[in-house]
Amino acid sequence: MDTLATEMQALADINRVRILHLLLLVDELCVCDIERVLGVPQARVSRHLTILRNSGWVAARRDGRWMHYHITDGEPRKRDLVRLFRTHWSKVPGLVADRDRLQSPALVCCDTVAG
Amino acid sequence: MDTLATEMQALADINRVRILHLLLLVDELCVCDIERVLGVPQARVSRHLTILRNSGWVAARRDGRWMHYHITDGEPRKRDLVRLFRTHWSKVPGLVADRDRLQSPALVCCDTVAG
DNA sequence: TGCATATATTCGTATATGCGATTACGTGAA
DNA sequence: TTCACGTAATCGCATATACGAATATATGCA
Repeated sequence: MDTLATEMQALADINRVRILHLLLLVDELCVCDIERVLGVPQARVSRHLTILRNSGWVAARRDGRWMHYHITDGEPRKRDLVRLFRTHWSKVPGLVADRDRLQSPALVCCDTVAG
Repeated sequence: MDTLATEMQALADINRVRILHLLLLVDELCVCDIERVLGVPQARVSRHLTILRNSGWVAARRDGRWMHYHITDGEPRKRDLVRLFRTHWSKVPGLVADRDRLQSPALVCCDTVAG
């Protein structure tokens, strides 16, 4: 039950919800992209990404100096749940604004592929 | 976005996850039933129910001295999400044990209808 | 090597959270 | 009214969490 508790606690912060929401929209994002979309300092983004990683929601891939984060696709149970959040969150104003900022051109520095 | 944050924070405690999980299995439960199934003192159950209520996940109905709690069926968006948790949580050992205790006869003091 | 960039971690602090213990509240019955 | 019962709220405390600021780490390039 500890795993479940950790998993749920990871969703208890709005920064992490926003990050997870962004990662539902594209295949992957680097820290600096998330930083710009959220308008939040780098250390904060990095810290929340670490929490999301330790709780199993996201995974990272290193590419030179960049870390690309993506939704964990390992456990189908968790993957299904996180996909369902997309619908649940699709109308929340703050998240819609994030989505707009993400999709506006000239923002992402790394190669991202629309989901 | 504050509403979303509150909503998600409410799921960040294992007591509340366990309670929500129980309420997904039956139409409604009173505090004393939850208390017995979880094996947790009354004040704690009541406090967590208040949090679940303030965040919109559950609602209550008074019946004499008893308060019957049930999943909020107002917002379809939220209702769908909470139903999907049932699948996500269905195999978690601690929750399975709760379910068994709930379904064992002679535990519930009030009238509950299987969902 | 030295430097710039991208990301991660540490530190100190303010606030939030969960808890047991206790008390208060609301209802029904005598 | 008085009592018992079910539930809710308060208090004090210990721990957890999020934060900015600063620093550390890692990689690529000159």
